[in-house]
Amino acid sequence: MKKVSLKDIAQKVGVSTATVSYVLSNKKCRVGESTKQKIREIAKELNYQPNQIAKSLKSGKTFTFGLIVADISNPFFANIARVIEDEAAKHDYTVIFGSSDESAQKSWKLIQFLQNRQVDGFIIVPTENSEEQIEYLQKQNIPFVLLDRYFPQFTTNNVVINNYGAAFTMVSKLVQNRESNVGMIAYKNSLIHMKERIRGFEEATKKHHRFIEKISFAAIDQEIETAIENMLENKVEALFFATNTLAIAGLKVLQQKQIKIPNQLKMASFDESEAFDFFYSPISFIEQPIKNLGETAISLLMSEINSTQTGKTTKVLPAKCIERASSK
Amino acid sequence: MKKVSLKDIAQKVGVSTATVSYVLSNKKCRVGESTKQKIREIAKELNYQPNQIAKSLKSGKTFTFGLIVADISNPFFANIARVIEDEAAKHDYTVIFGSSDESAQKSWKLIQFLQNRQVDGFIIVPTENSEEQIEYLQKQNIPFVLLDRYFPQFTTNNVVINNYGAAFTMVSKLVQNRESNVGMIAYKNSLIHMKERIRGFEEATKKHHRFIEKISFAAIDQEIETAIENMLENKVEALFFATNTLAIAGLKVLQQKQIKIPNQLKMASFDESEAFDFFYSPISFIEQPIKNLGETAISLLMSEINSTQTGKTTKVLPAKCIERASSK
DNA sequence: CTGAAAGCGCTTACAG
DNA sequence: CTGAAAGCGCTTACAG
Repeated sequence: MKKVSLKDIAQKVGVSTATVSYVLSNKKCRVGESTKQKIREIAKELNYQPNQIAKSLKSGKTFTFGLIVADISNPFFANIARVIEDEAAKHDYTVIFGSSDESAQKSWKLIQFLQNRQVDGFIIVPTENSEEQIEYLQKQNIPFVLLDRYFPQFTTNNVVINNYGAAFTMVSKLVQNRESNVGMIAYKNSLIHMKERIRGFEEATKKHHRFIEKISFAAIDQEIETAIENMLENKVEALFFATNTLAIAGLKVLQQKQIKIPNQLKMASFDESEAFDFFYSPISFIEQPIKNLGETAISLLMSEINSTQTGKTTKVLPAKCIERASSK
Repeated sequence: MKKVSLKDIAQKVGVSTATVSYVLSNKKCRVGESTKQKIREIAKELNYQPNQIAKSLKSGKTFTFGLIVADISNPFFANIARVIEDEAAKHDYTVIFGSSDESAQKSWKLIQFLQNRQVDGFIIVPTENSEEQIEYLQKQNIPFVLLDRYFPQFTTNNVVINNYGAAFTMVSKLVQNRESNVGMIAYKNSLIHMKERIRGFEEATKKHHRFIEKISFAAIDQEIETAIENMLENKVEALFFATNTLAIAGLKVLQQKQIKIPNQLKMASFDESEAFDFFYSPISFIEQPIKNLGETAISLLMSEINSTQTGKTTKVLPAKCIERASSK
């Protein structure tokens, strides 16, 4: 069954494709009512589906966004993706996604891939060392919004949270009983969001003995064990994890080593995880406003695309500290 | 900065767009070496990016798949999506995704949306009452693969697991100590995967007093509490959850009611969840072969698209029961 | 009120 | 070895 095109309808009705196009796209009514009726009827009968590709070629718009996240299988990004999907749909946009695995190279490839597919705009969780990609997009005048992280040296649309503030507040609460040795496990990553989380930790632990371990994203499982062991050796009494992935990996090691939380070690994490609720000692975490993040990103992107804004905007959303009373 | 097209290169080099097209797409070398060189050089210099939309219009291929899952923010589907993304990329395909929320109506809308965008094929986790959508795709001759569930009355490409077998094995283990009252919490859903899970449960509990509660997907939080209360009232000693989402929701209620697992109630679940590892009593679950599911789906879809297979294939993959020794 | 024609950016069969 | 031309399925300015 071949796809039916405007031409098929035009032939059947006995008018030009132009007329059909006008009617079906509801342009100013330059067409007689009876012709209109007939065209609509036949279109329905043949189950006409406009070819969006042809439309796109003509209009230069694809009504498609490219979404580049670090890893779609990470719950944080999967949840963001869901919000973005729903918001995009409200504007009749579809979303093509890709995972960068925090690799600038993969991110480059994705951007080119998606650009060739003529996406109307990007929402990007940028990786380390992807500055030239951002400059490229700027030069190409392609609308985009950076999410979760950004590069302070560039003027771009950014949607982020107050990483410093959230980390500071959470860690302050974590160490309020004045544990003397405190630790943080972070990613080996120079991006602003990580730096800010670390800065928040440091600011909140000025009077403590601090230990910071940095793990590389590509080798979490191998490196986290050593990191935890170092923490234990240093008699760390309170431990802050920079992301949920790190916290989960860390918890597994701690569990294996039969460290009692919070008796032997207090802990808190950035980002949430379903697992935190079910741990024998509920774990405090920083809740990111995922819905708000996604909505804001799409809203910025839409105004960029429709040129309803001039200049770029950075939105900093608040994050919430969810404190859990440790049972026992 | 306008996008550069074949024409721009052609003009700059002083040849026709046809020649440029031939060179850049590496067609049989009908072009002189020196011209070739020059064209490649200029293309690079101008950073030529082929317009995939124009290519698609000509070729009728978009190198894009449509992926329709129940909910991309559900870890099971997010993980599947990741595998599918990677596999698709190996064939130079991109993935557009959409979430149906188990609603046939949303699924319809997504299919039309994606069809208009001329996706080359679909991977679909079908919803209840979506039979006509499947028939529609068949009639349109659009390549597609059903994932996770399927309709036995249709001859389609299906990639599923042995739901009956996995449920039977797991429940058999769960009730081996001959608890007399056993329960299952499932979705109110007539799809084959759910039926098969229930059938597995029933087959394994022939000699028990059985209680089955069915929850509607759209109102889990409201209905799960009553369901659990009914189970407790019926003095159920072992409880099987049909999915991880149900298990997590159920666990929350059980925790709230301070029911001790497994002392007061033994439990097991279909699908995994990070939370299961961290619960004070590690929870047994059925692990789906997610990587294999995604790979198989793409592989089937690719052979359908390339017409390297005639007829349709149903792949049934094995699932694994992960048993956890309950710590006390 | 309606049609013929050009054009979006490619590819490719055809002609030279 | 290379160019002119048609065509993929639309839209829209132009002409009648």
